[in-house]
Amino acid sequence: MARTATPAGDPDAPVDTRRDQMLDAAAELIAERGLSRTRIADVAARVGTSPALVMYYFATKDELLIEALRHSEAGFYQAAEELLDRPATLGERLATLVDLTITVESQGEVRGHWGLWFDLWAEAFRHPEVARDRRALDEQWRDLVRRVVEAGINSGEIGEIDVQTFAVTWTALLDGLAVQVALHDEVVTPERARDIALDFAAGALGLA
Amino acid sequence: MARTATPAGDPDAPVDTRRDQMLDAAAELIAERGLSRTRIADVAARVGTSPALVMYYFATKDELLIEALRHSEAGFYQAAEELLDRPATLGERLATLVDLTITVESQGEVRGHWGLWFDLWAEAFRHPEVARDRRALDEQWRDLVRRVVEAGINSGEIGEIDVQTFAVTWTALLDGLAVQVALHDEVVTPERARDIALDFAAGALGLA
DNA sequence: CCCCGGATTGAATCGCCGTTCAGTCACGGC
DNA sequence: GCCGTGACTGAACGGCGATTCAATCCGGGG
Repeated sequence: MARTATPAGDPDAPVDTRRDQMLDAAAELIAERGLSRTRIADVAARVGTSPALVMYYFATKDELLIEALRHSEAGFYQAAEELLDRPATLGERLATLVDLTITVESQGEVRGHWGLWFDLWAEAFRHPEVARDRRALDEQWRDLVRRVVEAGINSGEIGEIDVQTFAVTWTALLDGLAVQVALHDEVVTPERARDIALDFAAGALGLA
Repeated sequence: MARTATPAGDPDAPVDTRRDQMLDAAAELIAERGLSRTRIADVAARVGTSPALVMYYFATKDELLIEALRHSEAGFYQAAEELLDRPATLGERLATLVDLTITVESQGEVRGHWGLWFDLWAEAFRHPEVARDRRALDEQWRDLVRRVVEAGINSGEIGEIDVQTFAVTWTALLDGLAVQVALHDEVVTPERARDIALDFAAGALGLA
């Protein structure tokens, strides 16, 4: 029945398979219009084929959409990891994390992925399976923060602190700020959000 | 929680018009299933009538849903205002605000309104009109926080501080924490979220 | 009593998708 | 060349749900 499995044969060769194109297209569309308003026909159109082919690759619409969410978020974290791989000071890394989170929509590659998060949250709120995924994603994100901070501790840039509490608090703060920015709150401009996030981090970590 | 149609008039029901019943029902349903999965027929059923009557009161489905969102959130803020009306120390009031925000689902009157927020955010992200509403709501919320803090300053409980920045930061933090709690993140338990929120406030405000 | 208008309804209508199906098409292997 | 198979398609099919409509129902004012 299921054709869900990825092309098991080729070990890391063909990256831009039809399936992936569809996942990308779906992710874009979800970000733009939202989960519920994303039709199979739209995805098909964006990839330049017929709805039937989409069904050929994904058993059901839900499967496509959910997998698109996963796909997209995974890409986000991968990008984040790469950005943090290069050497930098703790301060620079924190700034990178902030900029990654508080993205003013549109701009380049890291598309308006906040549209995705909103829908992901709404979905996770009622579907345990999605909720599980989301939790894993967030844990991954907190882990990133933790590692960055620990690196700072080990390098002597800052003293010992409760890394876990900092991670939980700071990521929550970032989420909250990002929501406001994504929703164009006049009071919470991107710059202001950035300042707040960095100030808090500096204060909590005891940075210059 | 409303149940079957109460035939005769409630003794003290002020304005429990059909319209309001529908708005309440719609809000409940949205919280439970989400905007997109809330059908007119569902609302009708919950109020104990036919879909046609719903159309009689609301020109279109969207109108009903959007208005239901407004209706519900307005109720929330009103409840908040009332809670803060009674005399209390700054610390107690802050705790009240936290508890109002970080509600473990179900619980009494202020039902799982987080389901509503997620959908509201998602909707606001793409519809300017809804976004405007939402901004107003949040400004109202920040204002509440501001007034509470200012009361604390005036009463001498704490010293002067940048009230606006505190409000922006703290509400963002609350939102972020509430998201995690609403989504049952294992790392961010309700108690932990509460502690974090109150600790931050205490620190930022210079409270005991 | 009768009439009027608002409230209410059951039964259509109708458009919009998701999904299915019965095939083509292209191509590599034989 | 022929076959098999997997990619791909156009054209249905079917159901779900919003919206419409022509009636009823009912209470109150005249």
